[in-house]
Order: sequence, then structure tokens, then C-alpha cells
Amino acid sequence: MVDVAKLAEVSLATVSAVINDSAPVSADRKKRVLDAIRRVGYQTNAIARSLKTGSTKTIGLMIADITNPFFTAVIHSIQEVAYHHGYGVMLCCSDEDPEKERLHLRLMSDRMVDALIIATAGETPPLRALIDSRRKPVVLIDRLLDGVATDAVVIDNVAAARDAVRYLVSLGHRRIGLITGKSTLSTARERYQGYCQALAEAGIAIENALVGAARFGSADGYGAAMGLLSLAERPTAIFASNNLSGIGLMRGIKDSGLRCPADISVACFDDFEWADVFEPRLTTLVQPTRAIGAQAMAIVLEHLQDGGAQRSAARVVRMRAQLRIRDSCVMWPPPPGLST
Amino acid sequence: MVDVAKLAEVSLATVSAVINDSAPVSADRKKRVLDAIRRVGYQTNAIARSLKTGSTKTIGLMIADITNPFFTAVIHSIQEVAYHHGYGVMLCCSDEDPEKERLHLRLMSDRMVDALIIATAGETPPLRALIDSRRKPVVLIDRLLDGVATDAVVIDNVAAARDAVRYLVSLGHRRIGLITGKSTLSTARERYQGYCQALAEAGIAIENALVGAARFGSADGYGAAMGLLSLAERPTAIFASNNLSGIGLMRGIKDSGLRCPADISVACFDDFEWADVFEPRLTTLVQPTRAIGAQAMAIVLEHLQDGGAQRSAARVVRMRAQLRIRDSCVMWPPPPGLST
DNA sequence: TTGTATGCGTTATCAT
DNA sequence: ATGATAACGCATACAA
Repeated sequence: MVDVAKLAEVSLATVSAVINDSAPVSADRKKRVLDAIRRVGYQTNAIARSLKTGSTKTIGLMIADITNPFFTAVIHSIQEVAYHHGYGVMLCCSDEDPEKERLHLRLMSDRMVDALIIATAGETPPLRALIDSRRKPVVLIDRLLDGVATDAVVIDNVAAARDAVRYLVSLGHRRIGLITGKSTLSTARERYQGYCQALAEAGIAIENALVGAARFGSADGYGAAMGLLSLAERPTAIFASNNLSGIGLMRGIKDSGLRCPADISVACFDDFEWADVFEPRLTTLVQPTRAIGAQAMAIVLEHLQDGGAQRSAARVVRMRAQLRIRDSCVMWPPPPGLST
Repeated sequence: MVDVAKLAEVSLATVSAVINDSAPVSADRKKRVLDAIRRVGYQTNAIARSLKTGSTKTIGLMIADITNPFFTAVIHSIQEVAYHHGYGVMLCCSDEDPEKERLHLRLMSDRMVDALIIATAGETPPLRALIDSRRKPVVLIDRLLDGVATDAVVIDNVAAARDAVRYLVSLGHRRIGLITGKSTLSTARERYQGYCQALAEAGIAIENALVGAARFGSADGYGAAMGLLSLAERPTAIFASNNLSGIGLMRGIKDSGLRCPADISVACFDDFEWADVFEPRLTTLVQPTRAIGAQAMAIVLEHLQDGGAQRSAARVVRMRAQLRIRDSCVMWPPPPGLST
């Protein structure tokens, strides 16, 4: 920048003024500066600017699993609006590991991101401290934290799970299995709750043997599925409360020599592009991924523009997931005379 | 930091010394500083440090499509090793749009990332300028750029495509379709080349009508597929040279009322978790995604450690993709007496 | 309208 | 072993 000033024969202040047009500059001088910038190949050093202004114009994004198409879609949406507003995004993946999350949080915090959007892998003291400190906006997505006062955008998981299980019940199923996630995750808890509600409504007792614990990964999903499938009295339908565990479940069914939906019905949380091009076409709960990302960013931007002044009460926006019925669930018992 | 110094009753220099242990500090003073750090809740301001040291300890990662599981896997791998070495990663997606890529490049460059890893959406003057300037390490992944002198890690696309098409030929197919990508992408060109080679070996003439142009997205993949499938003399097999176009292809087959593999065989670039849990189990070309990411980061770190001193000649490391044969390709014509 | 001078939070170079 | 002080590149308050 000093080079530019020299070449244009103006002061540093003038150069700065034309770059940010933060002050009126006469036409000829402006032209001279612009020319000089081009000739020198000058690029703003955002680091120096950040140090001065206290804003890095980048937001930190922590998600639990980049392998999961749900998160991938949310990232995409966040990226888009962030960029549109001149923000960059620093991405970290916790791989569902709270310890890794803690480390990454530190990394992003050190780098002075202006705000954080987090799909937490589980509460840690530093995360809570960060939020409580109110030093920078934090918005939680997908997963809530108990008794923490930050904005969040999530979906109504109990309603969603209830819808799916109700549907299974309506088809005649009574032995319905569930593949759940770690109970430290609000989504896992809420989806379990929805499952229970739907069963209770139908007067079906909860059987612990029918709920398989996994950790929202395809490998444990597979393990949990194999457990359920090898039960003496096998479930006739299974609800996978996350898409990766859904994959594991489908693999488990295949490896058990069973067929879906002929032998067992499957419903699955989270939609993905592949869900309807192969057999069976999966019935899924589709989340408004784009809206989730956009909403989270909207909240962040709002805070950033307010200058963090008057922080109103934490607000959590709940969105609805939608049950997309395809072919992986069928009536039970199978009506006679229907070929499979 | 000044607070820490005050509380510990030492100078700033001493505090800095214990933080980076860049100088010997007596035991008691060190303890006092450490204590003070904890009490004040001090966190390093990486921005200020960057300004001083000239290193942000973050690498910029530009990929073409975050929706594509191939890239997702590479990102994961890069993230992992980056973090392990104290680096953060700033992620940008060009969505296969060179213009967007240009803008994002600028954004990351302004933010002074220490190095860049790029899966380019197509050459732009700024990208070439950035590389030629040699101001910071740039390593290309997945897609090469003609006559550009940077390191790169890619796979042998012509061999990979050749393997797949050879396999199709060996099953008896003679009318083999191709869904290709934009010819500005080295991967698209090379895969097309491999397709041609395999056909030439078998004495099969290239028919332009059999190669459908798409842009490595599922929507255009679908369009291209519909074109191929509506041909008067339909291909008996199609090779999709990218996984998203593979999805589009499968959807096209479904919408055309055809069945895979009974009516048409399909092979597809890029493997993904879902590939073998649904029907048909897709035969794919699997790329060493983890190795690609790790290798790219290894090169970056190497450069960063050399201090950018002696830059040897650009080296491109080529890896091999592997044909994973599953069920989506069958013999043609179908042997008599085989029920489908 | 333009220029001068100061500080953002570090690290690094000196003395001490 | 320790402390004072000068940059790093920019934005800005203030003076001209």
C-alpha cells in the first residue's frame, strides 16, 4: 500500500480512502490511485485490516460429519449466503468427537472468526464457556444444547420421528425397530421421543430390545442393524434416525439375506440425492437443509450488523421435516395375493 | 497479553517467550505467567501474530462441488492432516463455475492463506497469475491445468476410463455410451480419451451420438442420459465419467422405464458409500481419495517448511483408480437361459 | 479535500 | 534471563 501511495504520489490515507471509499477523494487523484493499484498488483492485506478493525469477515463453521449429505447440503447453503455478504467460511469437522470439537473450536477462536455456527458433537466446558462469554455470536444448528442461551435453528425432531413411525404403524407394523444415536445429542433424544410417542398412541409397548444404539455413523448403524435383525422375533420395520445409520441398516439387511421391503420395511431420517434412483426407493424424512443454512446465516448477520449491542433473548427457530413416502415401506402383514 | 504481563508482573517479552517457548525463562517466572494466562483467560490473537510473522497457519481449499462425495472425502482427508499440523482450512466451493472460483480465490488470497489446494473449475487469468507469481504454494488436485508449473496430484484418468470401457467391451458390449464433462476440465478430456482408446483397441468406431455432454452435475447427467436412451439405436451400456452424472444416468434409466442391468449396463466414475447397498450394486471406479488429500497436504507442508526457498520443478503425482466390479454390468447379448 | 500520526496485539531485535 | 522498543500493514482521528 505504501508502494501504491508512492507511485500515485498521494498519502496512505488517500489510498485507504479510495479502497474503502470511506472519504471523498477528488476524481483525478482517485484515478491515479486506482491506476497505481493495478500497476503494483496491490491486494488488500485482510489480516492487517482485521487487526485494526477487529473483524475478520470470516465465520467459523463446525459440523459433525462432512461425509453426511445432510451436513454437506447445509454447508453449501451457508457458504453461499456467507460469500454473498463478503464473508469467508472456515470449516472444521469434529467427526462426532467432542474432544476434536474442543480443539477445533480453539483453533477457530484463536483465528478471531467473527461468529460461529456449530452442529455440536456434544457439550464441552469450553463450548459452554464460549457461548456464555457472549464475546461473539454463536448459533447452534441441528443439535441443541440444554440450558444454553444462544440462538439455534433446528427441526422439530419429535414430530418428524413421530410422523415416520406413525406411518409405519398405519401400514400395520407393530414390531418396529429404531436405530438411534448417542443420547448426548438432542436430535437422538428427540427422535427417540417421537418414536415412543407414536408407539404409545398406537398402544404398542416400547421394547428395549428393539432400539439399537449407534452413533450416527454407517458402521455402528450396521452393527445396530445386525443386532436387531438377528433377534429371535425380528422387527417387521425399522426406523433409522439418521441417514448414515440408514446406510448401515440397508447393508445389514443385505448381508442378512433379507430383502427390503418384502421382508422388512425401512424408513430413514434425511433425504439424499441417491434415495430415489436405486431399489428400493427409500422413504425418508427430508429436512429443509437450504433453509436451515440460510436461517443460521441470517441470524449471524443480524448479530454482526447490530454490532453485538442489544442481545435479545436467545431464540430457537424450529423447522419441519417432511415425510417423503417412496417404496421402502409396505403393509404388514403382506396382503395375500400380492406378489413381491 | 498486556493484562497477563501485568498480573504476572513480568514484561510482554517474557510472556511471549513462554507462550512460544522461543527463549529460556526461569521456572518461577514461567509458572507465574502460566497462572496469569489461566486466570485472565488469555487466548492468543492469531491475527496479530499473523501480521507479525507473515503466516496465518491456514491453508485455502477450493473445490468444485461439495455435493460430490469424491470431494467430500478429499476434504476430509485434507482437513485431518492439516489440523494435525496446526493448520486450519478455509473452504470455498466454486460450484463448477470459473467466475465464482475467481471470486473465492480473491477472498482467500486477501486473507493471506499460507497455501492453496485447488480443484479448479476451469482456468482463469487470475488463477494462472497466482500460480505464476509463485508467491505462495499452490497444488492442484483432481484437475490439471495445461502448461502451468505447479505441483499437482491427480489420477491416471485415461487408464481408469480405459479399464472401465475395456471391461464393458469384454462383456460383449459394442454400443457403449459415454457421459462426459466440460472439455475445459482435464479429467473430462482424459476420460474421454480413455474411452476412445478402449474402443479403438476393440476395433469399434467412435460415434459422436453416443457421447453425451454434461457438466459433472446430476441434472445435466440426467439430460445427457435421456438423450442417449432415446436414440433410435440405443447403447447397451453407458459409462458415466463422474459420480454425479452417474446419479443422473440412473434416474434417466428409471424414468425411461428401463432396468439396469437387464436392459442396460452402467459403469460409473467414483465410488461412494451407497454404491453397494441398493440395487443394482454399482460397478465403479474407486479413487484413492484419502491418499489424494494426504499427498496434496504433504506437498504443501513440504513447501511451507522449506520456506519457499528452492522450488524444484513442478511435479505431478499420478495415482491409480481401481475398477470395482459389482452388479450393474452384465454380458451382452444376454446369454440364453439366464433369467433376469 | 488531503496528509500526519497513532494504535491494533504480536514477535523480534536489541540492550541490559 | 529479562525488559524496552520497533516493526507488521492497515484504518482513522485529527490537523491542515
